[in-house]
Amino acid sequence: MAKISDVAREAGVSVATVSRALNDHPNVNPEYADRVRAAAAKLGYRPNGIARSLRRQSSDVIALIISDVSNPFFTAITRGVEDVAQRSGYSVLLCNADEDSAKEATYLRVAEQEQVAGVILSPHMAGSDVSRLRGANIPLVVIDRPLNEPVDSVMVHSREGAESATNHLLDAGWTRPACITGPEEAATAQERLQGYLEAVRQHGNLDELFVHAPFRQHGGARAASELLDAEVAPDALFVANAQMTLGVLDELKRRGLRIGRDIGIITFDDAPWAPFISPPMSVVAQPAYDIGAQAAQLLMERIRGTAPAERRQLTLSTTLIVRESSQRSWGMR
Amino acid sequence: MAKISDVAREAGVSVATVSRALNDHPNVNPEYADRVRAAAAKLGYRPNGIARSLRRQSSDVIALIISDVSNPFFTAITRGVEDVAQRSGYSVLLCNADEDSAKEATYLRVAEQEQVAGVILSPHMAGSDVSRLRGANIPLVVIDRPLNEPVDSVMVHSREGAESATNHLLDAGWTRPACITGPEEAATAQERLQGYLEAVRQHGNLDELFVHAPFRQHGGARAASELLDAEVAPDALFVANAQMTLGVLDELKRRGLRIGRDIGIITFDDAPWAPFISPPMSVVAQPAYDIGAQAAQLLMERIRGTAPAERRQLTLSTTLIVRESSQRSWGMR
DNA sequence: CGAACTGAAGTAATCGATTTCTGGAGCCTA
DNA sequence: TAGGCTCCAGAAATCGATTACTTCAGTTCG
Repeated sequence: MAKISDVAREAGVSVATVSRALNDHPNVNPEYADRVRAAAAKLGYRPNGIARSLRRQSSDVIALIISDVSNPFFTAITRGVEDVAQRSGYSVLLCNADEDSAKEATYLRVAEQEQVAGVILSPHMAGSDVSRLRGANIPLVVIDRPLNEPVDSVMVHSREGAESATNHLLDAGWTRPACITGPEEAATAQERLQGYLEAVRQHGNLDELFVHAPFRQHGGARAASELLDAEVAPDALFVANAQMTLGVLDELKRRGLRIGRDIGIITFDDAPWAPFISPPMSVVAQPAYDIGAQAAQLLMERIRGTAPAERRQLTLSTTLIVRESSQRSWGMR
Repeated sequence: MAKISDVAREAGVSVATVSRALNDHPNVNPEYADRVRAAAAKLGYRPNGIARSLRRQSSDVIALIISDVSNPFFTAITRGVEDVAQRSGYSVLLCNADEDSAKEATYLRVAEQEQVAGVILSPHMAGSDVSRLRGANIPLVVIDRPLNEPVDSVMVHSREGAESATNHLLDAGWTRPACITGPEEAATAQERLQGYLEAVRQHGNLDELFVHAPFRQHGGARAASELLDAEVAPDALFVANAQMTLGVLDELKRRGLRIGRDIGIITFDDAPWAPFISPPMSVVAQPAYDIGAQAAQLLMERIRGTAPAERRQLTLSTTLIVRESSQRSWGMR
């Protein structure tokens, strides 16, 4: 690889001049600048990003650390992040923490070591340790789940979404709704459960049925199985995430339960497949793309230093999309 | 952030000794080594990865550049890559080229600039320019789609998969199968089309019906619409990717066509939702996880220098999974 | 006319690690 | 006792850029 000194030799100037010309600093003789550009093009010179980062103490990539690549919610966020980052000239490195604190820590370390310009993180737990980022002065924006630190964040009104989903189930005529939520340490799991509980309590003398499980397909299957094995099984399910819902569907199928007739179901996250299963799945949709876009926006402002000192906390709203899986009438005629 | 000279001062030794102690070189007085480790721990020292990479001319991260994060096929690959990379002590930076040559070029540049230890790429086109990686001496493994360069690769027998899918459609009693495939520049799109054509030709006097479209949901919808608007519409569809299939389903629904009765359908890729739509979707499953794992394995060997000089080309097989969407009987009783 | 200023180039310090080179201490051997 | 080894630590070079500082020529102005 050609380096800056090669370009300097080729153009017959000093390395400082090459650097200045290529970064279009003021006060460079245009004629020299042209010569430098020609030499650089001829040699196929590309500045070594590592050396540049070392000197500048920052690079033009940001890290996006998400909880689970295979969850469409997070990949939709990714799109939002990429679009606004790219517009500001930043590249996005995606890191899959895979709902695992150890992997998350690894990627936070990588982010620090690689001196990324900023990090967007969906923390595995509220207690995730981001102290090294602060130490390295790397801006951070947190998404989806809160952190026990005063940092910029973009969240969603999960509780309200869960409450309206549960109310919808009740309004539709189901009488014994249960909640399948994520692991106890996940704040979103807690909030969605809270929303469910609130709705159930408002309706009076209803049992509070819920189980915690991993935010994964197998977690949903296990949770559904547990609930349905109970002495008095629920007749409707509110599921806290789309991945789990696939597991739930599996379990319902295994047991031959017909959705809309034997059991009602509504889930968080409007996965791309939701309209196409049978019956079409009612959902609480999260504005995933916007979460990503807003988070990236906040991060860009922090990186540029145009952000106010105090933390900013955005909370976006969910949308209840009623299809058929939550309706009692379906399949009865 | 504490740096190596701080540790050296704290431990009362030179920076060279600190470096040697921390990288456990031979010939370091154990007592000094202990003192260095203690000092490093006390200061919370972590070597600056940038500086280290600059000197060592390589880092311990690899880049995985995929065509589309929102495609479950690629996220499954990601899992495979991560598992084996992690086992060898490498972190994976995921880059979403988004079926866009410009973005792909950007990420290839980033990979070069950041001096990653290696790259796994699913190239947008066979002509994608990877010359810079060769120049920078960064090992490359190509997945899913071939490249006009002699590099290690892990592919799938797409043609055979497509052929068996089409044959299955024909065997099931459909008489006018069509193929919805990806854009012409995508090799996988071509191969899947070839497989379809081969099957159709073997069966004699059948029309060859196919349309190219982007490997996306809207692409599938558009293609389906076009085919179904034809004078003599197909009675079965072989779709080249799961994303497109969602679009196809949308279009079929819009037109009120009943799968299994009015039209048969089979698709490439066993998406997680495939068993749950109605009727359950027959698919040609790709061994996505294995593709990733094998590619990472090849890459690790290249990085370690234990790989043979000549290129290695693996081609894995697909599996036909017959569910119900492809069967003629469904819905008739 | 000389001091002060400006523009544009080069020299060298710098970022933070790794690694080569250099040299001193201790030991062995002829 | 001199010469040759080995072990180990520090000094300094190195990776490839950016940038503070220096230098010099040409201009402006009192």
